[in-house]
Amino acid sequence: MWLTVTSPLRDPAPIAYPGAVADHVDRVVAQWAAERPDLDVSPMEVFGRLKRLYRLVDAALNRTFAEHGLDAASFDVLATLKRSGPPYRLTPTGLMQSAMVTSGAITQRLDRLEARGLVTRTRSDHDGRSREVALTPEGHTLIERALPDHLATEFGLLEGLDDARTAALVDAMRTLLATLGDGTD
Amino acid sequence: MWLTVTSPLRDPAPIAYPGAVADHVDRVVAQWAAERPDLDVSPMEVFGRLKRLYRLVDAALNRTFAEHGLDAASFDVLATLKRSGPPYRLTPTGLMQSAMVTSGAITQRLDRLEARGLVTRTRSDHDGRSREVALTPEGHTLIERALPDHLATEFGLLEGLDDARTAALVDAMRTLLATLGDGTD
DNA sequence: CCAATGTATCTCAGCGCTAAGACATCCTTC
DNA sequence: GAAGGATGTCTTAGCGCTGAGATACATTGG
Repeated sequence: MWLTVTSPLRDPAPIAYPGAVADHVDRVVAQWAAERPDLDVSPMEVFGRLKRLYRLVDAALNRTFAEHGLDAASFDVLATLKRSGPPYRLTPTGLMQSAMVTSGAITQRLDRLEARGLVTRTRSDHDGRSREVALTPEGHTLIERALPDHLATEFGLLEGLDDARTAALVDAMRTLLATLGDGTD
Repeated sequence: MWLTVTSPLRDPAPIAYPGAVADHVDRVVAQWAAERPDLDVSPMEVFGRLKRLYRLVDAALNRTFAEHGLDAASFDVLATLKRSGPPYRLTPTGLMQSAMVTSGAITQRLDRLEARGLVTRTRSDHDGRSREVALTPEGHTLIERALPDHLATEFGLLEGLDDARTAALVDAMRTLLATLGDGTD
């Protein structure tokens, strides 16, 4: 198994992507082809780029967050509360599921945000186990200020991608996420 | 700026992606549309999915690494040395650039791998500042064993993505990486 | 009504990473 | 052949997250 060198990921024609320059992942794949020609490493075309893209994007977004005294984790919590709409309240469990992190991570994020006066934590009236996390006016102001800058950064990152490729990227990621069970369980 | 609601990321037709079910990011975008209809949050269609995809993939790959007593960081170093071909030697700087982590992270990764006898670190003959990191026979054996399983996991993750979407995904990520300067500096 | 199980949150040790800087070595320029 | 700067690696404090487990409260079934 996995012994074929042909792959859906690479056009068999000599010029797979007209005008495309060799990138880091191309070199990785070429190295594997030399060292282990019996293995089909074509999935690395996807996952190698996914990893590098994630790291580059993450770094760029964090620079914008830092301008507002935030990091990705704090921004994520404030934005999640904000987009939930009035009364801007969610439980730690809700925040945890949205952020894809453990409960312990949420507890610590909320500790930091609470210490800065950006959120409050109160007992739930209906469930003694649960808490209600709410945006304070300061938290509300901060996320309102940071959000446009964040979006501007994101638009900037997409500048080099034409509309067709952007739509195709979204379509492929949506499909992949669906097959991996995201959003259905 | 960024006040338009139209966007290349969403088909203006009622059904943007025929047959597609609403995923987490769809719900996020819908929430923003309700809370801040004046903002165009369409880049989140890309970056929200990129983040979730990265996390899901990362978790899946780590499960395979763990079966071989590895984690992503250790596998990365061993695989980078392996694919570099004979004599399976690289400098910490080379490993650092490939992995996109800081020099301190590489030092610590090598500390761990060296303690397990999977790599050796020797002084460079040509540059007293530099070290040469080499795979030991044990390291070589381990990466040879883990690599096929790793590729099988990656193939499995791509199972739900047809060839056209896979090629489009690779093409878009390659373009985006190029515009972000990956592989050229 | 109570025991057993499930759920929501918090605690904490340990992990890998970053950022800043130390240190040794190399290179360039005069 | 020094001086000054550049480069390669290592050190360390601090950070956010995970995984395991503790605690408190809720729910279910007999």
